[in-house]
Amino acid sequence: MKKSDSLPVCDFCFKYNETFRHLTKDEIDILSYVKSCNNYKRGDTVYHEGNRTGGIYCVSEGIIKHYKTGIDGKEQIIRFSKKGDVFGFRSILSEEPACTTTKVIKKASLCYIPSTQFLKFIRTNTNFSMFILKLSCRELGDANQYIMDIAQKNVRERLAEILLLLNDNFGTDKNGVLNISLTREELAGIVGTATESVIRLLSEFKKDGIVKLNRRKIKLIDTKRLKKITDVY
Amino acid sequence: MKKSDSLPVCDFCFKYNETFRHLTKDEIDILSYVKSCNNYKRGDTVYHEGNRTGGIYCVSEGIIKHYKTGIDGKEQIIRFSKKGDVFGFRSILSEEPACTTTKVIKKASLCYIPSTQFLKFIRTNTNFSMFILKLSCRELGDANQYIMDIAQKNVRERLAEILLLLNDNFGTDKNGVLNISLTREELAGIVGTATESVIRLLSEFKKDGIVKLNRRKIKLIDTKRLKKITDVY
DNA sequence: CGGGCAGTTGACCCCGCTCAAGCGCGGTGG
DNA sequence: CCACCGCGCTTGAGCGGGGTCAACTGCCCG
Repeated sequence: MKKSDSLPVCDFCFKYNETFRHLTKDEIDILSYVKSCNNYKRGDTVYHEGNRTGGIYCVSEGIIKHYKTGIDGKEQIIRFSKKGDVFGFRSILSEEPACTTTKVIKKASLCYIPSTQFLKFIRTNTNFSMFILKLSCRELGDANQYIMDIAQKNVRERLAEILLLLNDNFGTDKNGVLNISLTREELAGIVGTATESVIRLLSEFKKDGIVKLNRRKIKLIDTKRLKKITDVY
Repeated sequence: MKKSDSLPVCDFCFKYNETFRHLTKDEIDILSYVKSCNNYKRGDTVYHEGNRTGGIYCVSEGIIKHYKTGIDGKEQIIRFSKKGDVFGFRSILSEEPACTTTKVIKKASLCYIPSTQFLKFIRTNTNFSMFILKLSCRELGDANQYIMDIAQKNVRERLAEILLLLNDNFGTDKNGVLNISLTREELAGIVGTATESVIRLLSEFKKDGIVKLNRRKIKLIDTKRLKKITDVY
């Protein structure tokens, strides 16, 4: 039985994923031989910060959070990965241990590619390495932006920004509800604040008719007003 | 007259700079043909955020700050570059405008390499591109760490951390004074706080015998105590 | 029906920002 | 050489954003 029969979803990576479009036909063949796919449920840990990982991952389905553990075990969420994203290459390429813990937010299937093979591709395929280079430089730009926001904006402004960002990244279902379900604590972990502050501000937004709330379902009503809140300067 | 006679300092890049050690002899020859060197004094701007840059820079002497301009024009300093560092490749490789403004802190000589040539090297020399890849991934790790610090540590803890970081990066002169001279405002721009807060905390550190202050000269007396202050968790 | 956890709300208070005034050093011009 | 000016630095007062703690609610699940 071929692997692709048991886990057909994994074909996604090679056919449609933007990253692997830069590989040649032969390289794709090698890849499908060495890769391994796995399903994960919400809460599963892919890897822990401080560990060596030995490979990179590609998301064929689901949502992943990357966070650092801080004071009192408080999670600081750095970013998310979703369908089509690759992650885990940072520590491989910088030759450092993983700098974030990676957990599943929405049940996922991930493909794993051993670093030896990944590095071979990087070394031999210029288009592929250029793409990864571009990716890491984009992420660096995002991180720089985030440093400024967190240093200079207040919690209200940052929360509004995060809501818009989640909207851009994950979109909404047919009812206009954000396609990502986060606990208030996780939201606080992105914004960089206390859970209670997120709750208070969300219900303030609700009162002002900017969002609708139903447990973890968040619907953005007035994105223009959210934009006005973040962009105060 | 050869270029190296008028600006001999520029030989540094090719002979000793870690980045360019990955180029071949032939490539170095090309490089010395296309590069151009310039001297800058404190306060000079190398490029502005939002602009296209057209090339990368290598520091043969001096110190450079990279910052984003935020609310009310408040500078958020993201990082520094010093002798031997290259910068400006992020925006070239991500194909975005510069995300930071780059200014001279301590008078500098910089070599400029047009992006066309830089990209050729990246495309044709695997060792070189691997090195740049590693560099950007390291920077990304640093940025992630900084996000967590700024989100979770208080100003006192962050200031202590920055002092130690400046000590690691720039060292001290024979009197133990930090080899980088920053205004209180610039320090505040790194820590992500108000100038007055930096001043108050510095004089508190002084009172406790942790640092000695003489205008912009900062001498770290008790680095262990600084470490203890940052590492509270 | 009860236990547990996420979510919510209120009270309190402290960190750190802002505003304002004063200080000191270095540069400039008379 | 001194007087003046201005910028960077310092200090104090005041206050508000947001963190912490505690109590309560509501939903889910066994």
